[in-house]
Amino acid sequence: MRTPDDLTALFRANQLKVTPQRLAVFEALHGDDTHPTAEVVHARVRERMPTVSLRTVYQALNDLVDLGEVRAVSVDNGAVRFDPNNSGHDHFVCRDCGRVSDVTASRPRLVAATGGEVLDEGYTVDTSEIIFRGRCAACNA
Amino acid sequence: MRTPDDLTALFRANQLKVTPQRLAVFEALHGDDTHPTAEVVHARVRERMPTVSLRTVYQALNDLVDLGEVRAVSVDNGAVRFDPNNSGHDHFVCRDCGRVSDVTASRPRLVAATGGEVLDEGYTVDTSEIIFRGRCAACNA
DNA sequence: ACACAATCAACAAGCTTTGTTGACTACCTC
DNA sequence: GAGGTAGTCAACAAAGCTTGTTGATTGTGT
Ligand SMILES: [Mn+2]
Ligand SMILES: [Mn+2]
Ligand SMILES: [Zn+2]
Ligand SMILES: [Zn+2]
Repeated sequence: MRTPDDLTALFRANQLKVTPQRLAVFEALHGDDTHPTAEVVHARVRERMPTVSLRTVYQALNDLVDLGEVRAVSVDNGAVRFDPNNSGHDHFVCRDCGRVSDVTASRPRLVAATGGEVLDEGYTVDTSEIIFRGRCAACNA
Repeated sequence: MRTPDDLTALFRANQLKVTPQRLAVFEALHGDDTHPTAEVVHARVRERMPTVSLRTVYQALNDLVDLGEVRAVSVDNGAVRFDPNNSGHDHFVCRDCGRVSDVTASRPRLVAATGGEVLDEGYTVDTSEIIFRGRCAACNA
């Protein structure tokens, strides 16, 4: 995700108005590597702007996702987590505390379809996400 | 997932009764590689037993997951999909039709934590799941 | 200054999954 | 075979997350 200033320009270029609420979401997410849910972002924003609604936070987050600035990460089937780090990286999820950490992994190679049919040229692979699961250092101690 | 016969023995060994409803879920899932949701399994079961409730299907599926016979696959944040194939494999999700296909991929190696802190010995990695996204052959044609 | 996008509050509703309750059924064990 | 108990059913309710709505108000961009 770019800086709040750059996002301001980007939003305007896409006919999206830059409101104080949206700016607060930009700032709440900027440099964050904890993969917060919308609720968490909402709480963070409300510390400075107590009247912002959860609905508005969802809208700003969805705009950021639509613009490709933020990744929506589904790590379980609870709430979606939002990730302002859009450089290629993967995730480690702790079974105990649920914390999601950024990790770097070797790119997997898709070898073949398993179901009998061979993976033919017709397939197009755009992206690959890896989720490692286990126990983090804090929970292992 | 084992055969319905083996599952019968397994369920009994775990003090779980083998009812016709559970047997129908076993059979609906046996050899299936389409990663159906609970709703889909329910519909399939009701073709033969019209009175089975969705609640009962969820219970049977959760029992199978708890026993490690079925994998619960979260590929987006819609409904969970159930996978009777518990041999190590990964998944390809078509952006267009949503179909989930089994694939084989090279095991990724976790290289390092990204956040600055080095991935130390304290971490324990149990499993890794890979999701490839793109377009399947049918949707590319 | 103006048009119109965005926000707010306050709910409602969709979707998936689980909980509940009371009556009834049938599986497993002895 | 009989009995204890787990399972099932119907029929809802409810939790949790996300999106929709509505009407009034604010404020952004040009
Ligand atoms: Mn991340
Ligand atoms: Mn599979
Ligand atoms: Zn942990
Ligand atoms: Zn497709």
